[in-house]
Amino acid sequence: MAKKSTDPTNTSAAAARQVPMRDFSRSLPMSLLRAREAVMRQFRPSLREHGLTEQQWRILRALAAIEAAEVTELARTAFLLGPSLSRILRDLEARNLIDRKTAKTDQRRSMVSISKEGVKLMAAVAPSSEAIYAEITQRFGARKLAELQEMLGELERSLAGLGAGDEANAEE
Amino acid sequence: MAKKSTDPTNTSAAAARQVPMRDFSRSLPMSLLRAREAVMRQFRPSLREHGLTEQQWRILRALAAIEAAEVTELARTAFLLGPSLSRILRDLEARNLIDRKTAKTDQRRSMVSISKEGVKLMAAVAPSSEAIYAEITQRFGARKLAELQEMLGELERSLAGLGAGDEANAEE
DNA sequence: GGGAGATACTTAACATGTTAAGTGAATGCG
DNA sequence: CGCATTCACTTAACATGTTAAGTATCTCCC
Repeated sequence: MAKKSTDPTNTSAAAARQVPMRDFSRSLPMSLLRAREAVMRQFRPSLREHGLTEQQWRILRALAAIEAAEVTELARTAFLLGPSLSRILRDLEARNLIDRKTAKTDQRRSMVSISKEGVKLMAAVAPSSEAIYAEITQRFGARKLAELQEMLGELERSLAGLGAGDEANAEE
Repeated sequence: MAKKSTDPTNTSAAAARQVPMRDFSRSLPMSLLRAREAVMRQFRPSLREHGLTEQQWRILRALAAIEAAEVTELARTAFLLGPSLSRILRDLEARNLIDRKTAKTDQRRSMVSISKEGVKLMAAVAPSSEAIYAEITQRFGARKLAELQEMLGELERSLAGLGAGDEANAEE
């Protein structure tokens, strides 16, 4: 019961490597996950004090920036899936942080906007949020931060339209 | 009902900016989230075909690498919180993909290891997983990928020990 | 050696991620 | 016009993230 036979991960595709598959803790998804967690860990306590989750905060910020939007558009902006957004909007509406009304021209669409209360809440949260972001920027370095963001954007673009399956709406 | 009063986000901390708080879609957390999603989107279909979620796959990989581990250690390696890991291990054990046994010296600890079936499953998934990783590496560029990972690691390190609250177990 | 406190997990409760199905309202087209 | 499709969401169902409690063991120290 010592070694578990020869590494099952030593496939033809991985044969060029010396270790049994990328050290795993150094895989790209893990690196991204850990980096993001390190960042979010800074923000969560502050948000929590104001009774907001990360996603709820994303939605409020998105709404504050675009004045009013359809649910689908908001999902794209806040990078949330429809079902998640649906649930969250229901809660935010119950808390009177947002307003909704169905569009006049198309009863299927509903227009969402931030409410007065929502604006007040944002005003209460924004200062510490900005302070935290500033601290992160200072620690990591503004220049490097910009570089990092650029690379992340490149990565995203380089993978766009891979494994999509439906190439219908590729470029418009 | 036009503009929502003056930007509530225009706080002293943010006063230096021209826009009402960083464009939001360009915030660091969003960049990291989107980049990671772009990457994971490539892997999920393949994992799904084998009946595995991303997290389950992380656990199997971690176990394959370290032979056997306590739950806490595994949580650290696979970067999962205890409760999530607890649930997933219960399921993986029910599917006979892992083995567990309580440690002899300490009844609180349980040692987890990958089972023969688990190894077989890994062998089945690894090829396509490696192929996808290779494709990503090629698209983005191996050199840039290494740079990106380095920066992500730096970011993580630069934020380590910020907002922890309990500095007791800092280095040791 | 016995009880307070620390440990290693597990459960619980609530929120979101993810995929599939459902619903009601527009659209296109014969 | 009428009806099959498409659309914009919402529900449902299951898995994980996140924080707080709970449970069984262990450790330490008097």
